Amino acid sequence: MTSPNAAAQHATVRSAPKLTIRQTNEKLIMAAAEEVFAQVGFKGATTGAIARLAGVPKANLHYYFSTKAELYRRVTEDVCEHWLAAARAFDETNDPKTAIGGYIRAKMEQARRRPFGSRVWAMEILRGAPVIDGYLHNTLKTWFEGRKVKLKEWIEAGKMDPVDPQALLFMIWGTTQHYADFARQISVLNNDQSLDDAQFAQATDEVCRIILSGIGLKS
Amino acid sequence: MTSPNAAAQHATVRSAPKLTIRQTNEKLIMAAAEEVFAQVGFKGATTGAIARLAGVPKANLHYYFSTKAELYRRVTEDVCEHWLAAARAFDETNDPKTAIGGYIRAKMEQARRRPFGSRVWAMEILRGAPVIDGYLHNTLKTWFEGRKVKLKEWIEAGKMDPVDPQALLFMIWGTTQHYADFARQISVLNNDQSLDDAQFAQATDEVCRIILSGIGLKS
DNA sequence: GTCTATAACCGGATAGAC
DNA sequence: GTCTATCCGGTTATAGAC
Repeated sequence: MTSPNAAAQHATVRSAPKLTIRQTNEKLIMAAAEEVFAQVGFKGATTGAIARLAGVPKANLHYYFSTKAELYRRVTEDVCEHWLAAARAFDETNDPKTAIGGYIRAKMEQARRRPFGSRVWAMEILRGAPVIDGYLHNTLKTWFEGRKVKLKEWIEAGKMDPVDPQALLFMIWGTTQHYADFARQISVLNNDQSLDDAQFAQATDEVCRIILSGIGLKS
Repeated sequence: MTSPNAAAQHATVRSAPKLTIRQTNEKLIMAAAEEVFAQVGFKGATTGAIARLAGVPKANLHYYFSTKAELYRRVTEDVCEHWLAAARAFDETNDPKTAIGGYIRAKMEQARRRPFGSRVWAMEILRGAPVIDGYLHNTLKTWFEGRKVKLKEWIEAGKMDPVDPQALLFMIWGTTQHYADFARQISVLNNDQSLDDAQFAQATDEVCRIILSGIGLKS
């Protein structure tokens, strides 16, 4: 796969201190792509629209990302990475109330701060996840099984009610992501105004309270 | 626009007892459209693919539905109607546990039986709901406000915990629809098998149990 | 590394015979 | 009411000058 001295071939890479033009432009294009993909889907997005929003010529986009599909793949994978990072709050304690509550809050925070990413993810799953299929089978599945084990241990130790760990995790995902994915519907039902910070904080508290109380972890 | 005796011209229409060719073909095309739209989105769907799945020539589809957008609108509105019908279980009692539990079960049943419809709806909201905007503002908003009032009454009567009605409804929507919209992800995490009837029934029970218990309506 | 011009292709919609 | 053949507009991707 690699030559014996592959590492030596690119010794200069290690010392590159600031962002290259390439890195800057790729970030710019990916941010624009995340927004456009979220708004009109994969097929609905045109490379022209993404390039315009990013402020670069269309041919320039194709210089950095050979095809629209590859750009989409890069965006989706980047969303996945941040998703997992938010999930780590789950592991930092052995107290289920702190762990689950912290996880819910982290997911709500993510829904608030990166709604476009959540929507790209949702659309990808809705389509049957053709692009991130491998990721689902590997990274996500592993994480999921690990969490299920942990929840079962807490249940067996009597620290929380005996609920189906799977149903609990799906409820957390469905509820938290709903605030990003269905934001338009929520805004219409909120008198045509997006939830403000106070309303979102209250929603977060309520979600925590209902779920924690629902699994026997009353405040 | 019409001649004075336009009605007399088609006196036979009134007496047509069984489904006309038109009605039959429209049903066929709409069912195919629901599936294709759910799988590849509005822009990704081609009238050719819809026609092929429906078993009619493409030009025939355009004979019944002048444009792809109109076909999409018809499909989405039809989904909405069934959505509301499922919601009526909410109103048939004054006992919150029966009402909310029944509503959750009806929503889960809908997610199970008509996943494509749920996904078309989800995609439409994800895109910002350009087509069903009016429906959201009128029908859904009215229903939503009515339910909020009812929940508040139950809370004031001490029949359930004082939770934010909005957060509760969003949790029910997000959780139940997750089983239709994220079915692919769920199936991957379930060892590449869709939930079978028993698993789905158990999930329904768990969702009911956690939510009802979370708002002070323990079994 | 940037950008204009263009090639190659595809999908929605229709014309018009049956 | 059905269907084949076709037009037209729009999109991806690239060629090639700067």
